[in-house]
Amino acid sequence: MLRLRFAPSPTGYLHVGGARTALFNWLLARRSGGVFILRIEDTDISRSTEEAIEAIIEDMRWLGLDWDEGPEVGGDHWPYRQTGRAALYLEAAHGLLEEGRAYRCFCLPEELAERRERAAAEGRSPMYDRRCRDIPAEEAAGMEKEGRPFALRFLVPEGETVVEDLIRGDVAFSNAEIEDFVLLRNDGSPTYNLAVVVDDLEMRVSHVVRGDDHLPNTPKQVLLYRALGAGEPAFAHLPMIVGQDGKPLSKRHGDVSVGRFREMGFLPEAMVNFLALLGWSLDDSTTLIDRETLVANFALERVSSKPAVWDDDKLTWMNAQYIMALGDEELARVLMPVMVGAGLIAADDEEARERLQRAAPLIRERIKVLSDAVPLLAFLFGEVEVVDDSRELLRGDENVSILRETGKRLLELGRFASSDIETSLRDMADELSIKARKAFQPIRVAIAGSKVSPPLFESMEILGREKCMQRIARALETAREG
RNA sequence: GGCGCAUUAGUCUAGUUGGCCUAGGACGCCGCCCUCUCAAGGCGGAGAUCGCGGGUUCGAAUCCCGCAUGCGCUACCA
Repeated sequence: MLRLRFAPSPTGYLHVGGARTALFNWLLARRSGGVFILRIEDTDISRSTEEAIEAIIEDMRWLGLDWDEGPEVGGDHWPYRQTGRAALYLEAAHGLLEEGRAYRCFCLPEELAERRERAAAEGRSPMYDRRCRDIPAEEAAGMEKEGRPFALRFLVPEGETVVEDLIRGDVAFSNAEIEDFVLLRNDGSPTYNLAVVVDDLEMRVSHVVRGDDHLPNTPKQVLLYRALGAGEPAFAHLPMIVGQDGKPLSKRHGDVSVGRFREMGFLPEAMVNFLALLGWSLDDSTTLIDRETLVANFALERVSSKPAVWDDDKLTWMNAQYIMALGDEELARVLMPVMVGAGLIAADDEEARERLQRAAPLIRERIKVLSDAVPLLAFLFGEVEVVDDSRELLRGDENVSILRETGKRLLELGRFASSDIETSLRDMADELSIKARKAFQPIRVAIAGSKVSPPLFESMEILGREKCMQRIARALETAREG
C-alpha cells in the first residue's frame, strides 16, 4: 500500500508550486488506492502561523485534494504537525548519540557564521570543520553538565551515497561533500532533516514526492534513515516551476497563491488540470484532462525532469474551456458569489438570482474567468452608464430615428420575448434600409451602455420591457443634449 | 568556490529501449468563414538547422565527452 504525504510549512499561503506537489502526491495515492497524508511542517516556530495552516487547508479543500490522515481528519500517527512530536525526534537523536553516530557540538551559531564567512573569503570550503567531534565523551558530558549549550550533529560516514530517484534515476553524492549537519539545535528543537526522516519513518511513508530543491538534501536523509536502522522510502523529485523568464516563480511573476486564483474566478477543475500538466503529460496530444482521467492515468514515469514553466495564457484559456463545459445551473451557481462580491446582487435577492440564471448562458462563451462576468452583466443588475466612446452612437439623425422607432416597436410588441424582439427590429432595419449590424449598435449602447455586450435580444428579454423603454428614452435624452 | 539538476518554435510541451521525426499536440499570433457587438466555433497559415562543439554509429533531438547558460543546494530555514 502506497503512503504519500504533502508536508507544507505554514509560513504563508499555499502557492501554486506547493499545490502542484500536493496534487501529484494525491494523484499517486488515489491512483494506487493508497493513503494521502497531510502533515504540517512547523519546526520553524517563529515563522509558522495558525492562519497559514487554515489557509492551506482551505485551498487544498477547494482544489478537491482530500487527505486520509492529517489535521481535521485524524489518523494513527497523530499529531500530524511537528510541534507535538518533539519526543519522537529527541528519542531518535539520543539513540544516534549513544551509538556514536552523532556528537555534541558546542560551537555557537555566531562563531560558525563567522568561520563560514572567513572560509568563503579565503576560498576555502565553508563546511563545518568537525572540531567538536573529537572531544572525548566524558569531557563532552561534563560540559553538558556545566550547562553549556550544544547542538547535536550527525556524523557523516565516509563513502558515497546514491539517491535512487524515480524521475531522475540514480544521483550519486560523495559523502565528503556533506558536512556533519545539525540534528538538534542548541535549544533542543529538531531541524528539518531530522524531523522529516523521523516523521516519514513513523508515518510509514512509502514515497517521498517533493520539489527538486530538496534533491541535494536527500543524501543526508538517506544517511539518516540508514543510521536509524531503517530502509529509506522511494524518492521522486519534481522539477521546479519557473516563470517565463526561467526564474523560480515568485510574486514578481504576478499571482502565485492558489487563493488569488480562486478569488479571480478560476475553477478548481481547471487549476487541477493545469497543475497536472506542469511537468507531466498524458500523451503527445491531450491537453484537457478531467480529474477521473488524471487519477486513472497519472504516473511518475511520465513526469519530466526539466523545469515546468508557468503559462498564464494557457491557464486562462483552459479555465475558459472548463467554464464552457458548465451547465446553465452550475454556471449560475458559481457566478452568484462573484456577483454578490461585486455588489451587483444582494445575497438574498431571489429575483436577481433568477435573472442571473437566465443571463448566465449568454456569457458562458464570453468569459475566461468568473470575474469577467461582472462588467458584462452589470447592465442587467443596475443602472447603466454609457461609456464615453460609445456616446457617439446615440447621436446623429439616423441613430435617433432608430432609437425612436425601436421604442415604438417595443411598446407595440405583444410578447416581450427575444425572438419577437429580433423579428420586429430586423423588420425595422429593413424598412429603414439600414444593415442589421449598423442598426443594432445604437440600441445596444442604449440598453447595455456599451458597444460590447451579451446578445442583444436575449438581454432585452431578461431586462424586461419597462427597463428597456426607460433606457431607450434615456438614450434619446442624451442624444438631444448633444 | 564545491556539489547537483536542466537546456526542443514567442510560450507550454510530446518524443520511455537511437531509425515510423521530412520533429506531433496545445497556447498565443496572422488570414478567411460564420455573425446583432464581443466571444465561441470551423478552415487555413507563419513559426524549431532539437543551447554550442566534438565523438560513437550505416543512422542521434534521443548515447558519450567538453563548453556555455540557467536554476537549486551548500544554514542551529524548510
